[in-house]
Amino acid sequence: MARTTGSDGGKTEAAIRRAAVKLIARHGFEAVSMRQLAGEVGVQAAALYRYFPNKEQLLYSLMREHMEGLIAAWQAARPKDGDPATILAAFAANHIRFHVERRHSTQVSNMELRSLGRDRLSAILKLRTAYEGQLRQILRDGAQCGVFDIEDTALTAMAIIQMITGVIVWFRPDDRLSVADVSRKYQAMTMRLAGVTNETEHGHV
Amino acid sequence: MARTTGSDGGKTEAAIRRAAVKLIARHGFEAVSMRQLAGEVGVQAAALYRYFPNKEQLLYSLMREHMEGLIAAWQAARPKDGDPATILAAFAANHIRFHVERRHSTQVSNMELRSLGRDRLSAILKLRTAYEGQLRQILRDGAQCGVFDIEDTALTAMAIIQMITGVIVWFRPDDRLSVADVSRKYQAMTMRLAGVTNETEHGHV
DNA sequence: GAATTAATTGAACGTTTGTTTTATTCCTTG
DNA sequence: CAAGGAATAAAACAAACGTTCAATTAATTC
Repeated sequence: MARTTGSDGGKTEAAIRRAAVKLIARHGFEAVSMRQLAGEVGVQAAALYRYFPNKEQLLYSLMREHMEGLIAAWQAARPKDGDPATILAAFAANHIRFHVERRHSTQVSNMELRSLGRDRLSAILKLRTAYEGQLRQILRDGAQCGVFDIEDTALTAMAIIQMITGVIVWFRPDDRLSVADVSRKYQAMTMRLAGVTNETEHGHV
Repeated sequence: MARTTGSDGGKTEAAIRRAAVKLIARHGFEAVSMRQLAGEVGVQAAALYRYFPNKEQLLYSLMREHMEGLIAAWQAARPKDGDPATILAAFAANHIRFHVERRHSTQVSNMELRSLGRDRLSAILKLRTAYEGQLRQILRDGAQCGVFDIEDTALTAMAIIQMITGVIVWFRPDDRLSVADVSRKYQAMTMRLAGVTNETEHGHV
């Protein structure tokens, strides 16, 4: 009827996040009820409201965590120096690794934006735009110094992002391909889109 | 209280389809209620059940229409003969035009698959696989006769499809770019992914 | 112009939804 | 071992959900 033995706020919140990402990725945000989520966590629905004020803020929190993690991962992985081709290869490698490792939360962040209210939506989009801006800058740098051959920088950036994010749609580890295999092949295709002349040498991250 | 003047089953069904695609694309399948849809059509919710036995079959019908239209469009647009590079350019052009023209129904078909039941899901996936198989075959043909330079055919096919489908995420006509501009640039990037040596000449569809 | 069919309404069904409130128990600190 | 805050359960709320049914009117057929 009340607090259960061994209950701990920190663990419960983490369990809620984990279960929410998994359920929302599978069924979609609107299709997952608070009771269903609570059941997955092993708790009553009312307990969820101790950690998140409502359903939408829970979604927002998951997305924010994902986007901030992605940006932080890139800041940590970005080579301090190196030519644009090397940096671009690192960008692709980091992006693929991050998204393959967090397939569920990627799906949530990419597909459930429409369930956010106006302000929260634009907050997430701001993070996304900042991340995409990193790629655009790399492409501009490389085009300027002649390492890349690019007709339209903004368009090529979108094409690359969509291509390398799309890996989570079909790829399942333990397939005929390992994560490293896929990452290497996608890096090579990224180089092609950037118009890198010397295809060898770069990356292998 | 009953049948309204000028009512016509054919027109009503078309209006339901149109409104459903629009609303589902914007809010997601689960978030759209039958009453909301009926309101958009200008009809009572009960009237919807004259045309579709339930909500899920309505979704299935929309997706099926989309996928069959896509396959039919490609069969009509496919060049009777020509080298693989020309055929590939035509594939990309057709895909982009079709998806840009039907942004809403593309969004529905790509994002709402999880709301389908087992059998209906696999029916749609079968159509999708058939369509993707067309692209894989083009890539195989071109690789075999030396027009393309491709490391992994299946993976390249997925990359191309995701790249050119992704156009609907960001592209809005009447932007700085026309549909023809975008189509041409995406065709060129498709050629790069296929490893076409002679970049000029092909396509301009 | 009567009989029949097609199209739609309005009300109702039982569930389920997100959320709030109140009470109860565990855990920690002194 | 007492006190107080943290964590949860249980019950309740109105609103909204997908769907069904009987009644009613418009169009079509004979």
